[in-house]
Amino acid sequence: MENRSKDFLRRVVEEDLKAGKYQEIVTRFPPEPNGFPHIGHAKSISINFGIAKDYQGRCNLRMDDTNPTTEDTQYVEALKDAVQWLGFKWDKEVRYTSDYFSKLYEYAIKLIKMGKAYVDSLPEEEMREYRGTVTQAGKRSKYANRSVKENLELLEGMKKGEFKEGEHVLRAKIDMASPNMKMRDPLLYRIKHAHHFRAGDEWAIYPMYDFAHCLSDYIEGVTHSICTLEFENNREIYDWVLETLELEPPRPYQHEFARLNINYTVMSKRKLLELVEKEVVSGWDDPRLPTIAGLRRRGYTPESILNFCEQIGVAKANSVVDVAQLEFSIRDDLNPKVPRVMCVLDPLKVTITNYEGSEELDASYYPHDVPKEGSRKVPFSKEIYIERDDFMENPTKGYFRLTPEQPVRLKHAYIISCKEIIKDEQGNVVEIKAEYYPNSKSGSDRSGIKVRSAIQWVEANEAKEIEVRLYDRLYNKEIPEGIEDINPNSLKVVKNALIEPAVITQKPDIRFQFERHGYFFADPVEYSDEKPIFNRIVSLKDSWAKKKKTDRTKPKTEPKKVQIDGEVTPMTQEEEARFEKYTNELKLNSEVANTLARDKQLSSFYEEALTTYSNPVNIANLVTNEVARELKSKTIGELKFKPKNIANLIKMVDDETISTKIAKQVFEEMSRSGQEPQKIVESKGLVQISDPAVLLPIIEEVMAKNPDNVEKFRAGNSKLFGFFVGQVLKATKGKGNPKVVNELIKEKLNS
RNA sequence: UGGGGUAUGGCCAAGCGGUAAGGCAACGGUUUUUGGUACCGUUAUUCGGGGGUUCGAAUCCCUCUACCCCAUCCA
Repeated sequence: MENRSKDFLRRVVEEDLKAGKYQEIVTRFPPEPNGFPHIGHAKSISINFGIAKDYQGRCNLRMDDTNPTTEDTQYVEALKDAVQWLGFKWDKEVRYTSDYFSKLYEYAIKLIKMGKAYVDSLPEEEMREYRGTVTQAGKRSKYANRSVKENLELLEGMKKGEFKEGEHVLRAKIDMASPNMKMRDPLLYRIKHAHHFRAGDEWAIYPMYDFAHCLSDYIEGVTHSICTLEFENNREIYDWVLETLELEPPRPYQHEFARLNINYTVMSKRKLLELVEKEVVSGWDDPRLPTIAGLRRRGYTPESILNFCEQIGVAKANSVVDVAQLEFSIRDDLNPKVPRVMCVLDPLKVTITNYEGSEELDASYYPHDVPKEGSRKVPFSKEIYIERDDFMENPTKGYFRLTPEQPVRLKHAYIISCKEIIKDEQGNVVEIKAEYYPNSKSGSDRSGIKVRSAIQWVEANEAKEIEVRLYDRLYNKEIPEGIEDINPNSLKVVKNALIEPAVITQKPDIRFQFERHGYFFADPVEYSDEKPIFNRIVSLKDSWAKKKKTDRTKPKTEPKKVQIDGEVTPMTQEEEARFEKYTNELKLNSEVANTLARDKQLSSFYEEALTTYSNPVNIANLVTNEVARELKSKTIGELKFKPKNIANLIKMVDDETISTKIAKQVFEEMSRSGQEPQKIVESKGLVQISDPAVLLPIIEEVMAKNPDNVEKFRAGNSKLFGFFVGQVLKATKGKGNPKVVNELIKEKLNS
């Protein structure tokens, strides 16, 4: 964690802290209690609680319960449970948006009094029409100019239930022509004669997300309101509400990240619900589902999920994470923790003809590389079962297990070799007659026999029967579309697997590694001593199975796709004239001339600069690059520097007082402070160093400090040239004349 | 089509003008009484495309392209 780079959210938090914007960081996890949480929620939980933890802040758990028709307490419980299971503690009590209904109502009244909200009575359909489209502006409802008094009375009536659903709504008065659809007078309240699972029947109106969320954040003192990308368009309302209400600072700000997607599964509430309702899965806790309940029943640990969330990172690009990453995180977590036991899923009887009686073998629960103590007794006799595919009559090349010619070690026991194969009428192998080597006992092997593999087994009479549920990915397709993409083999039930008795009688743990199979979990719901049931959490990595199946991954070198350039909008006459002048008279290259000509502000800035100092090309270059950047976020009036400053800056570059690198630095300072470039150079001592006598010792020092890189460079790694230039420039605080430095380094390095 | 976003290896993802981090996956090898683990090594002359600026560009400028989100009285 120490050296890991911070994600963009943490960077924002740190900057805000540094700027003294907040005393303490407060985040929140704000689900709507209308469904079961899934691993996507886990990501959000991990981010919100994780940030609070990292910066000694706090994180609230808030139920965003503003829609009484979809929400329910069972989901509240599931959500609370999920957070706790993942190991987080929310600050104080669980919060509910419904607790703020009265406060929210007060804010609505304030907005009406400010003339910023009105009761609209347009029928639903008409309201939609009035909203316009993405390309066409909407128009305001005629009800928008109701008096404050009338609005107040109407809202009160709505609240009291005097109107039918749909009759009126409260809307913010913002801008029906806004390019952001969300800002076209968004709804603040709607009438709903519904029973709320907490607020009861007190309210006949309920606040909308856009009104309730920002204010709930504010009420709770939240500083960083972190949500997913689809709310980017809502940020403008978030800010509008908080700003318009003129609330006392500090106030929260919204930041968005990309929601989690994983391949071969689905994450949307709608699709998850469909699976449950159509009984494709057994319920919300079906171990194949990416729900927290499902993952948990499957046997995933909270640690593994948290690690997974940390591994995948937080960013703003929509992405689909490979399930292999999730599988890795659970294997990685369980490997050093969990006891190894022997289980045979598909038994093949082996009779050891030269063994008489029985014995109990000592067997450690953990392999040599897991530093944990613990062992059990494993019964052994002449009748045992091994895995059917651990024997092959006609082995393929590279097969390490038992064959007529190849002996194999029974893990924790003896080496055996096959003496006879018994088959039924169909020719299926039903039993192996084998012989064991008495002096090959595990731990005291003096047989000198070399085996290529050790396999698991169980003693025939003592073994316990168990049910094993083998789970695989739910869908066949990486990005599944619907039920038609379901993997028909996502669940395989093995009714009569055999397991060594200690697992059932001693119960050393609830999670195990069934040796050479995978990690398994005693099903928390259906397991009983009479009928033990184990879920496969994840299989072991199996490079043998892979080698058999996939006939070498084909080298998938896709040819680079050719991109077709779209059309560029033609220049106006005025632009054309400027372009001509710039290319012909001032000798600018066409690219620079083009951008300058097309931008009225830039070109007038440029031409004014030319009146101070006439180097059309160099000034144009700086204006089209650096000045253009500043103009992206500011208007020309807001710029701290003037065209003549730019001209003077170029003059200093031209007479080699400063390098272009320094010029950029000076430019930045100029746009911050508005100082004259000469002053900046003077006060900061930025005059460039071109004297080889000064530069050479520095170069030698850099080379002396990086002898390996010098060697690599001389061996042909020419990329490192930039490294040396960079180091030298760093040592001179950027003041070295890069051209001279380049020359000198080239000389030194090649000598 | 207006607005808001996003593009770095097979999948995530750092990077903020000076040597293209890291994890997963894959592929070799060593160790191994798990074809597991661990360890070692290999895998981007290039950052969506094209131009420009610069001694030097994934990073700055211009432009094009692709994908995601927004027109629920859902959140």
